This record gives sequence, structure tokens and C-alpha cells, in this order.
Amino acid sequence: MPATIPDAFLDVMAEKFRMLADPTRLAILRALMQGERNVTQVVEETGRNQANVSKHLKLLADAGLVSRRKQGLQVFYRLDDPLVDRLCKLVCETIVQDAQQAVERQKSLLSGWGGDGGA
Amino acid sequence: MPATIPDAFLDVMAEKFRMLADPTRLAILRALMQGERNVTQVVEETGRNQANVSKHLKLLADAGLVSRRKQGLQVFYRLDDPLVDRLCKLVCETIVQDAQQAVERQKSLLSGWGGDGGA
DNA sequence: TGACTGTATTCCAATTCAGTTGAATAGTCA
DNA sequence: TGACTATTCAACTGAATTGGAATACAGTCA
Repeated sequence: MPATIPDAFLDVMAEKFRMLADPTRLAILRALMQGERNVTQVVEETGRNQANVSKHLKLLADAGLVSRRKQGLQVFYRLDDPLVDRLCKLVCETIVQDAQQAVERQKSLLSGWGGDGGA
Repeated sequence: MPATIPDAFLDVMAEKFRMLADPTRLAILRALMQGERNVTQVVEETGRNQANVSKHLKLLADAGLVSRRKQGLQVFYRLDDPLVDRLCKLVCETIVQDAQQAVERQKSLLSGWGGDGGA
């Protein structure tokens, strides 16, 4: 672990983040966090159309975030990068924290007028 | 911390990741990880031109990742989201790990021929 | 006020990306 | 072989993003 990020890492890092920078891909990854799924299942769970899901799955597979397993007619995908889980958890936590802080700021504002924080 | 990621989070998460999904922005953030910097300093440290840096700084500020402080003619920016540091560290670590694993795979391949792993 | 410095904005061309549609491929079953 | 299902591929469109050049803006100093 270098003290500062080397120049050569910037592109690789950006590439990794870019894979996570799309709601459809995040929805797909969320489905795969529950366990292995075939394309049809992912389509159902994400509500996106099949070609679109297939394209994003290919992107994710090419990037090494998910792996493919063929079984008869179907292709099963599963998470293949523990990083995904950890990054998503981190970001999720901060979203929750940000929301909580927003609520608290709101409360403290209201308390200035002697309110109880209710609407 | 929800058991699974809520639908409403997907867009927010994607937005956060998108901010990190660009090498120029990562270079800027890397500079700011060392401490507060004004625009000129960031320009020097990143090697990007001024207009470009200024634009990305605005994006980052709007997204809440960095904060601005004006002092005379200059505007100082600094990291304002602990998430950035943590996400970057995580990704960096996995890049290093991936590289190490690649080296080991290479070694074990070579050892099959009785080599010592050298070039 | 006018010159100068540091920063922000606007406009533009090029590129990239997400999503849709329609066709193609691969595996299964009769 | 032929019908059928699951998946992928290719082409297209519209929208978003990037970087660069030029310009505008804001604060300082003489």
C-alpha cells in the first residue's frame, strides 16, 4: 500500500469506480449480492429489459466484477470481487449517515422555536 | 444500515461513484488528500490546465466531496468527505493485491518448468 | 481608476455511454 | 430436422461528459 496513489493507478481506479457508477449496474450487483442468478432472474429482479441487462452483465464480467457459469440453456452470474460488497456497504452507510445528519440539523433548527421536531 | 440496498439508494450511490470515476478528478482528490490546496497548486500538482481543474473542482464541490474557502484572491479547497479516502484506499489495496496475485500466478506457471521465477 | 493575478464560466468539438430494437447464436426437446 | 427458449450481438439514437480556448469575473495593488 503506497503512501500516496501512484499516477499509474488513477486510470485503473477510475475504471473500477466507473463500473459502479450506474444505477442499472448497481441494481444488477445488488441482485447478485443475494447469490448466484441467471440472466432471467436478474431481469426480473431489476426490472430492466433483457438485452440491457445482458450488456451490463458483459461489462461487469469483462471488468472482472462478476463471473459466468453456463449450465444448459442458462448462464449464471455471481459476484467475483469482494471489493464490490465493501464499496457498496461503505457508500450505503454514508448515505444513511448523511440523511441522519440532515434530520438532526432540521431538528436543531426547529428546536430554536421551541418545537418538538415534529412536522 | 439496511439488509439490502433500497431502490432509492441506487441513484445516489451511482452519483457518488461517478464522481470518483474520472482520472482527472482522482488526481485532484489525491492532491487534496495531502492537505488544503488552492486552484493554482492543484493545477501544478495534477498537470491539468486551469479551466479543466476549476470545472472538476466545481463538480466535486457540488457533490459535497470537497469544500471551498476563499482567502483574498485565492480559493482553497479541501477534502470534505471521509468516504473519499476510504474508498480510494480500498480500491488501491485491491489493485495491489490483483497485481501480486498476477505475479504469483506467473511464478507458479514458471515453477512448473523448474525455473526460479526470474525473467 | 487601471493593471494585474487567481479563479470561474461559456462555448465548442470529440468522445463515450445508456437504452432500444431486431437479428443471430446456442442449447434442448420432440 | 424443426420448433422453442435463453442469451448475446450489432446498429442506432439521444444524452451526458470531457478537455481546450477564449472570455468573464473578482479581488488586490499602485
